[in-house]
Amino acid sequence: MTDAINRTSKLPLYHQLYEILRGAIGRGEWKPGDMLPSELELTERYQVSRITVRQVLDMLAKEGLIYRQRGRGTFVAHPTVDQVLQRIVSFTDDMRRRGFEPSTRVLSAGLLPAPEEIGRKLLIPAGEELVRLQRLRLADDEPMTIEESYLIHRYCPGLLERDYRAEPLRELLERVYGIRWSRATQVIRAITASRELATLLAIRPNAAVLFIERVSYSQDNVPIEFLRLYHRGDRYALQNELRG
Amino acid sequence: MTDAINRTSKLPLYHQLYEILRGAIGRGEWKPGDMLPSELELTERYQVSRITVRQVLDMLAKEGLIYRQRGRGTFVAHPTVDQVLQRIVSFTDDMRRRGFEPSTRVLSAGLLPAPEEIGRKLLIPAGEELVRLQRLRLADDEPMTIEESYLIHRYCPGLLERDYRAEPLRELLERVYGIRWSRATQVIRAITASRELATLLAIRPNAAVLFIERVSYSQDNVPIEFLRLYHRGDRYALQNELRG
DNA sequence: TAGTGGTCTAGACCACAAA
DNA sequence: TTGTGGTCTAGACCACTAA
Repeated sequence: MTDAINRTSKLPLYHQLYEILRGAIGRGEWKPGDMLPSELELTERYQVSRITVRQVLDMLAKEGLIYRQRGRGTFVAHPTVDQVLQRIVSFTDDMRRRGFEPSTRVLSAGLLPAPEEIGRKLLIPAGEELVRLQRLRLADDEPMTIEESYLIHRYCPGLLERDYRAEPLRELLERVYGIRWSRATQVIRAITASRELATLLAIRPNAAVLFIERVSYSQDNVPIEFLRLYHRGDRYALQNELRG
Repeated sequence: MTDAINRTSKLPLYHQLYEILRGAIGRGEWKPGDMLPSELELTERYQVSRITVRQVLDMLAKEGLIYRQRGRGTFVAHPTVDQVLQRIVSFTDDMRRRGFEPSTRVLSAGLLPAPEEIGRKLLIPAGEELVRLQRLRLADDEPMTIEESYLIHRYCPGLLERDYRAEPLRELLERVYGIRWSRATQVIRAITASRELATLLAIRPNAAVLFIERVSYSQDNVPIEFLRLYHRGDRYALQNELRG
């Protein structure tokens, strides 16, 4: 909260204030349930009009990060299971919200030339070097998900020499390579487990698997990661709310 | 567009204007790609301030119903496949967007007392009378989805005597019983097809099925319908975009 | 009663697109 | 040059919550 608004910047005021508040919530400086400063306080602290403050709070509320109560104040929202279909959420956070204790085993890690199909999705020529990281994700020590991550090596050279087992991949990418995910597109399907996948997930061959393929984009809107998620059909479900 | 804003109503102006514009788009009075009146025109036509007009247009834009281009104008958005995870979309619209020609066969229709499980989801006692409608949905004359709908009979008495084959169920519910869906909650899973389901969908037993259970709420926020959707895993996928 | 968010206004200047 | 949406301001009154 030491950030201030830069009046000479070309960035709109509301955008700067959004980043300030968003960052403070993201870093946990305000925790779920905490009350944010009132609109009046924010106008004074950042020297912007109330309309501009409200524009930012409305954005955050629409995204589900805060909620507002007339006569009471504005509060940091408790994360919900819904959010996994709206935001990029780590496996760890997702499992904690579902009431599981997450853990991870690295199955394989290495470099490989991009197959045609993945090259197309990441907008790179086939053959360009990728980092491939295959992990088994457990919930309460039982297999839940296989996660296959393909990263363009050019953007994170030497990743495999880092301690990607100890630190969440997402934090490592941000800290060392300055990569933050701004958005992602994904496709969700139902498939049946191959013999190999079944063994890893400790399910019967041909059991149902919720399969997600995702392309994640950096803050510069460059596609950097292609991800395959194989969720156990008997343990994992997605939830969301629809408007009429 | 003959609607006008009622200054004596307790409803906020922006809410009334939202309903007017939303309705006109929903009824197809403006079609995808059409330009909406400019902000200035809307302020004049409805005698509200520009900020109020913008509040409404921003809401519609956030929901993906319109898009805005500085210097050009505001336009009705083309529906996307994404929307099926955000809005309540009919099978017919969904298939057309995916480039298929939809059709329907009614498999069964009748009344039954609510099983315990469905009663819980619809907040009614077990045993209350439900309408059950089971339909096979086809895309380009090939099975795509089995749709099992359970409606509380009390809210749509005599539904089965109506011509629910000719008219979309949604329109019939609105026209005859005044029921509009305001929102819904759903759970998405991967399952394998039972022998019976496999026969209906023309797939192998144990093939993967994308299974969705949904509770839909009327404009009065009353749960009225419980829906089970069994989508063929080899033909149907969901797509969406995530924020970082 | 004091403090909070909800709604609404008039008016200004800017950036961008198209003619 | 004209018309569009984008950003921002000060100020007003209302509705709700909690003390």
